[in-house]
Amino acid sequence: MPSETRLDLDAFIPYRLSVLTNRVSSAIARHYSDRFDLSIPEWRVMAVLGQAPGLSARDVAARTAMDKVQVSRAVQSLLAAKRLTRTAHSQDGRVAHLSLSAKGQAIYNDVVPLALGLEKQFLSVLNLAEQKSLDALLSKLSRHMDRMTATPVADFRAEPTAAVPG
Amino acid sequence: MPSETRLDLDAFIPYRLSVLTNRVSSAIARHYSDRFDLSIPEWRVMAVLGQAPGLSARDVAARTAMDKVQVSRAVQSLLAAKRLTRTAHSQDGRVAHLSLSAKGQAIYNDVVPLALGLEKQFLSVLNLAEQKSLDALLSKLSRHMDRMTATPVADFRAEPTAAVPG
DNA sequence: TCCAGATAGTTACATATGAAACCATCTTTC
DNA sequence: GAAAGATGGTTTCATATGTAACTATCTGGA
Repeated sequence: MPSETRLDLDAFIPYRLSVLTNRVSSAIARHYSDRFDLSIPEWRVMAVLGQAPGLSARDVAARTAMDKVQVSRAVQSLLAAKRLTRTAHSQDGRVAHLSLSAKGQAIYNDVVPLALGLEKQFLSVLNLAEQKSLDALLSKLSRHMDRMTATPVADFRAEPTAAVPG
Repeated sequence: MPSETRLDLDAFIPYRLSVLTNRVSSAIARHYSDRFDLSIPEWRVMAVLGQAPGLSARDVAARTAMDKVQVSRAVQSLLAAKRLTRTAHSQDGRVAHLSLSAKGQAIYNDVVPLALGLEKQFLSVLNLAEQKSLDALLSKLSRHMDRMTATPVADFRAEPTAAVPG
């Protein structure tokens, strides 16, 4: 049995990322979901449209890494709650422009400071240099994942060297 | 309208964490789920039991940050596939000890190098110092989240200062 | 000893999710 | 300008998931 056939979950980066992210996301969601009756996908759509009004559903999906079904459903419930407006594209009958309604904008204005406050609290354990470092690492890794998933990956196997020291 | 009521998703750390993590997790899952007919929760249970045989379902839940229902379901399907063994606790009738069966161990031995290889590829974009830095940041943030979620959080609002510079 | 919680684990139900099929519109090509 | 495909968006269906209720066992106090 080869010695590299050992997996220490506490040292396995994808696993640690996942646990951390789930805790952060649900901690944040807990704060706005009850208060504003807003699901995570719904909030994501609103967040994007708050920043860039008039996008199509497709654009929203592209920006959030959500799939189009998820966006479609979130948009529908937001429209039903009159938190969004939808207007037809002048040229293309398939496309509709989405924006926050006044009601949606009001919610957005409430949630944004809440989200930023929670982010701040989350990051408060890091000093400024560490925050910059985290920022840079996330950027690098995200770009790397873009490239990795763009091209289908071969059957990689671990080499004896550990990826990350304790 | 206060000026801090602006949210740039591309600079919002929880959001970036979430997108990155989802991409990483599903990239890894894609590699073992088809090949070994293994869901993410199932693999997590196996990973923990491979490392620490004889744990109870409750212990597994505690270690993976999964909830007990999720663990229960994963354990059931793994037992049905004869990938785990379950033995009664000698003292406590409620508790059962779980371990990988020979079949389970064989799968574990196949998946572990695959997972480690993918982790290595994922981290390959970082140099050693950056990998250490990532490791340390994840530890710090995780410990911080532990403390944050332990005590119920007050209603934090953002201060004018941005949390993380570009 | 007996009763009132705790705790391990399962079941049930309602909701969320993803993949694939689908509809409508647009574009390209001949 | 008609047919073949591409694209935006929705619906369908099967599965995954979380919450809450439930069963069974254990523990501690009167």
